[in-house]
Amino acid sequence: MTLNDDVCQMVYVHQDAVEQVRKGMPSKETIRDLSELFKVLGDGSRLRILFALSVHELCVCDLAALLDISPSAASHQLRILRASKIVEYRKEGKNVFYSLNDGHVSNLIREGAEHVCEGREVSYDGNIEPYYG
Amino acid sequence: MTLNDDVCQMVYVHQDAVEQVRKGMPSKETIRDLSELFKVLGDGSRLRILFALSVHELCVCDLAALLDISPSAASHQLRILRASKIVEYRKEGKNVFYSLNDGHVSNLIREGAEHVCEGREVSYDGNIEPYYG
DNA sequence: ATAATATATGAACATATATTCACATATTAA
DNA sequence: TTAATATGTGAATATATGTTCATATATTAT
Repeated sequence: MTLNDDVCQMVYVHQDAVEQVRKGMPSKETIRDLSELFKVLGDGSRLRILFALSVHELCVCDLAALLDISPSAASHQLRILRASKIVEYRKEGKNVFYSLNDGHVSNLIREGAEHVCEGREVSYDGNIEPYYG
Repeated sequence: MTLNDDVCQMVYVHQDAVEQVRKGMPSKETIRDLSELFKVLGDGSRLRILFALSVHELCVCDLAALLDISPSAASHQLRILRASKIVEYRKEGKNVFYSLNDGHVSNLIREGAEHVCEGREVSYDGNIEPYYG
């Protein structure tokens, strides 16, 4: 298939740029995994869970109470975060304590927060030592 | 409202942790904006548009051809990216050229790509000089 | 054993989202 | 002007997603 075969007639104007871009494009797998990662981060409840866990490990019902959502809702979100390998957990009696898997996602969130908070007071205290399980 | 008032009875065990976490939680506005940012990044078509624009500015129909989507679909996604201030555009005759607004999002994507590509070959050549409009 | 508590799960519902299609707008050329 | 091209937009559809509810499982206490 050639580019712009039946869409744009002016392709020869931008063909060099398009070819340069084509070479730099990530694989389908990278796009798929990356969009899934951002999709997981693109939910307020999950983001708050991750901010919380970046400070201290917490059990499901503490998270539910902290975020003012039902334990069931928290569990559903934690399941998604587990499937994405973003959080890990340990069992202790009746409780299940969740924590961040590593610092990658924490960095992403902090960098994103800096972006959206530009020119605005940031209530998130980035000085707290990140917690990993 | 007190924490865990009718959900968990064992809250006193973890109350210190919960209180510590509460103080570090971002504001509602930060959570809302950040989740929206990640939501915008959580789509394969938009991610590919951003990867492409990080290499070179492109017009709508070049993007459509490159990504094998309709110009209409590309325009819809670009509208979302414009609304999020992630891309900007300049008009030149019948064409509208889009480019990245700044390096923040490019950094986010690169960092995310490194995360998902761990232990896998990365086809995206990060050495290409990023393009900003 | 039964009861109580913490967490997990499946179904159902409501909402959100991406794409397609048809059409509107804008710019240029003839 | 009209015709052609590039882009934008609104409606409609199909799919995806988050939450709630009911229920199941697991662990501890009695």
